[in-house]
Amino acid sequence: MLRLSRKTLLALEAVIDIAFNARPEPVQAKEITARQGVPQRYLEQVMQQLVRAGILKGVRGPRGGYRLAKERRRISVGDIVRAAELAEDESTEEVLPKSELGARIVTPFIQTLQEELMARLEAISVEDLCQKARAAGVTADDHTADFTI
Amino acid sequence: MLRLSRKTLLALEAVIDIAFNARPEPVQAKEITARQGVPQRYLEQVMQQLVRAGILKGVRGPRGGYRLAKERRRISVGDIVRAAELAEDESTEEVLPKSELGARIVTPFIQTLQEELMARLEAISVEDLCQKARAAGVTADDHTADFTI
DNA sequence: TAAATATTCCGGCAAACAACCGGGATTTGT
DNA sequence: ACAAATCCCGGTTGTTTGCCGGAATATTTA
Repeated sequence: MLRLSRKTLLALEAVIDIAFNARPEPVQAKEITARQGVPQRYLEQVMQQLVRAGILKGVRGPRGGYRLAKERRRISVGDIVRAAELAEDESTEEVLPKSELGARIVTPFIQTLQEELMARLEAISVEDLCQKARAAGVTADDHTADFTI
Repeated sequence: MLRLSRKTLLALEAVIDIAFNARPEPVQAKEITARQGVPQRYLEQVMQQLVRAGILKGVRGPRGGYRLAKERRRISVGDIVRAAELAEDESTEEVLPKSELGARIVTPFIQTLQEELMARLEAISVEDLCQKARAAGVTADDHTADFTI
């Protein structure tokens, strides 16, 4: 019932990737596709949505790429999920049930659940996830390591 | 992000409808489609899944219909949701990310969320929702009332 | 016993959606 | 000027969702 689309997954991985592998220079979409193993043409669309949502900041031209638009701790998982699913369910006309039971009981119930979930997502920041990654011993993928034996 | 399919919504409404408008005789699919305003051919499929999941019990023949297979308090919302979404995501191979960040951080995180949500759904019974309906002043749709002026 | 009435089982189909690709336009560093 | 990156926009493909119809089965009733 908690179905995150591939796009949302991508958005999450991308932002965390950028946050975790942050350097002075911005991170390019190419690097992310290499690390995450996803079609880059699709990734770009997701990145675009994240930029428009004010989560990432795109840097054009050679040596360009993406960096976080604000501090890690100020970006919540909820922000990312909302940004990723914005294009999907816009113009999604809610099929509201006509029955009294549906309209006054199950719909509000679902609504409440949704709000609880969202609150849960807002409470977790990218910084939290990065710390968890560091604690789990995930290594930052410094691409200069590619030139060592 | 919490996307309940129309089928799941239908399943919820149907079970609560049956529980709330329970009489000695079973409730027919026809009545539910009338109250909920949904295509009955589609409703039947959902009912079928609920029967196979052991939530409803189908009674064939004239004067047939559906009734709950167990007590209201022993049927949780989680049971219903799981039954409705069973056919959907069977054979849905999880697209697991190849990156370390994806596999060790975001996937477990999502998993945890899912489990929390499910636990939340398991904790709420059909009886709870019926009580809420009664408290909200929802009237049981006794169809014998159709013959009064 | 026959007919009527309900669920049950089966296959299929069309619209909607998710995932993805391609052609450029735009910005920017060298 | 050129190359490298993001940005923008539209189209395509495959899967899923919602829904329909025919027929089989069980059960009540006349």
